[in-house]
Amino acid sequence: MSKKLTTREIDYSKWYNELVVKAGLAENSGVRGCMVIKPYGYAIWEKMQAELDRMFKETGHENAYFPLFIPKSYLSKEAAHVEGFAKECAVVTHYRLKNAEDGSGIVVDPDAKLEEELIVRPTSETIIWDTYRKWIESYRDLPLLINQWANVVRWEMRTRLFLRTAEFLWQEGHTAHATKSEAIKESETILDVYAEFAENYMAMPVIKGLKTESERFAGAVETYCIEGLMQDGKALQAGTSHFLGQNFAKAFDVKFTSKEGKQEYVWATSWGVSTRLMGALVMTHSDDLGLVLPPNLAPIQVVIVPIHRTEEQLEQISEKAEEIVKKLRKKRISVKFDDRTAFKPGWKFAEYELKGVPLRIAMGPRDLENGTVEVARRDNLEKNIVSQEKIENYLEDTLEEIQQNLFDKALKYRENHITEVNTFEEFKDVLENTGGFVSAHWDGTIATEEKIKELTKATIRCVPLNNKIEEGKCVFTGAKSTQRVLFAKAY
RNA sequence: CGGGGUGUAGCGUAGCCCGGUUAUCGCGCCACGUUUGGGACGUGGAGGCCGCAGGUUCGAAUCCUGCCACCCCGACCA
Repeated sequence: MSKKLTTREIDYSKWYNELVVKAGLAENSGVRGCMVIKPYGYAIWEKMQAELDRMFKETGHENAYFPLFIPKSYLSKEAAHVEGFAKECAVVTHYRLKNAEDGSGIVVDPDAKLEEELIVRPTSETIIWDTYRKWIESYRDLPLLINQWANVVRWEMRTRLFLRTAEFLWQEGHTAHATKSEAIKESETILDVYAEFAENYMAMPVIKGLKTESERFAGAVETYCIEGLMQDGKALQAGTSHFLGQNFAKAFDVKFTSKEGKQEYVWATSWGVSTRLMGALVMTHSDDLGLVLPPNLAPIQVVIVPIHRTEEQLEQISEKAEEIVKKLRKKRISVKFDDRTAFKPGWKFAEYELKGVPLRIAMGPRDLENGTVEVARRDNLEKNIVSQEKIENYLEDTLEEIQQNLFDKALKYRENHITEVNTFEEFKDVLENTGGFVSAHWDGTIATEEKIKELTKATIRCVPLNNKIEEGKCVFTGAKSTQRVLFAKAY
């Protein structure tokens, strides 16, 4: 294995691919487009899940689980929805295998054809709304606030670890409400949850916004999103929350009796974030030495590396190290004491840098003498000699500082990469040379959006919420516009 | 799904054009010893159906056909 990563400067996309594999997050599998998430990567995902799950529950949601398979007829009930997903569905057509007559192996048994084909869920709206019809009778059954953690399959042509895989893990929330305003409020509440998670846990600043018609979820009335900005200047949609109106309620006939005794269709939302967040996390903070993980999501927050010549030294160091481990565990800081003698300290340093461990403690004979340790920060690579006295407080504070620093750094980068432009020449220039978001007036038509995409590969990432209303002219057509929108090249 | 490229030990590779002893080298792995404050060194050792399946040939990593996987560039998408 080559020791050095390809640098971001030389080939950003290669850097990403190598990093994900070398840091032990994930690897490609024998199945086209499907990845294996390795223990270290899965540990990060579990931390994401734990936090999001807590936030969902705090906002009144419950978990449930719906089937992986969806009858073909369900999917076609909502016209826009089926059109959005039809091209990327895996379909189960048979339910049995048999030995080939010529002995060449196993073949699909042609006699075992399914009456109705089953779709491997690309998302679960249809099966869920078919179920909700039975669960909802009265306004008393509302709101219905359910989330599920699941895998879904979208048959992608070109895949990349975490960013776009044929199968991925996610959570999908599906809620039903008595009123339109309540449903809209729900999708906004979840958007806030996502933004808070992204910023406080992933240390990734995001812009909250609304999708344009062409980027909207198939079957939604309105799609809210959070958009992050990666270090190469490309935007990444990190989460979406949809106000579905009554589209699915009508398609699946989900009605309730109101207080006034009238039959009404319910109002719906759905929302999700996926393992794509892992890709966002990697591309927001990491550097040419490897991963940089925010302390709030790092599986190992502190690693202790002993430096010793003799067995006795190792024993003495271990004793001190174990004391530190205990103190840190009491503070619920995850710590690993790496006393493996098979690897030299220098090797371990490089390894934990590659894996993005926020803090590294080195402890050697000199430290034993002086009652100190060497503390190295992964985010800015600074090293400090610190007294062992009250070390746990120092580490706790430093972890918080790192979390904040990562966010600040990412925010600064993002702020420096939102550029207002007023001409199409500027638009192309910024896109080409500066990257990031381009804030420009747009005439609101799909045709213009498409034309710009064709010419520049940039799409409208979102119309920011609380956007400033200002008179202007469309950057492309010169037609009247009331506000700026954010364009960017995107993942 | 179109165009291009690549599959040889766990990883990275030489050999392929022009078929011919025992398939090359580095890293990693195992054993022993010396080492240990930024990816240590020495000695010895193990590990391969040369991506898979057919074919041509006395003989295939090498030539031919099909398939599979991965990478890059497009179209599509979270």
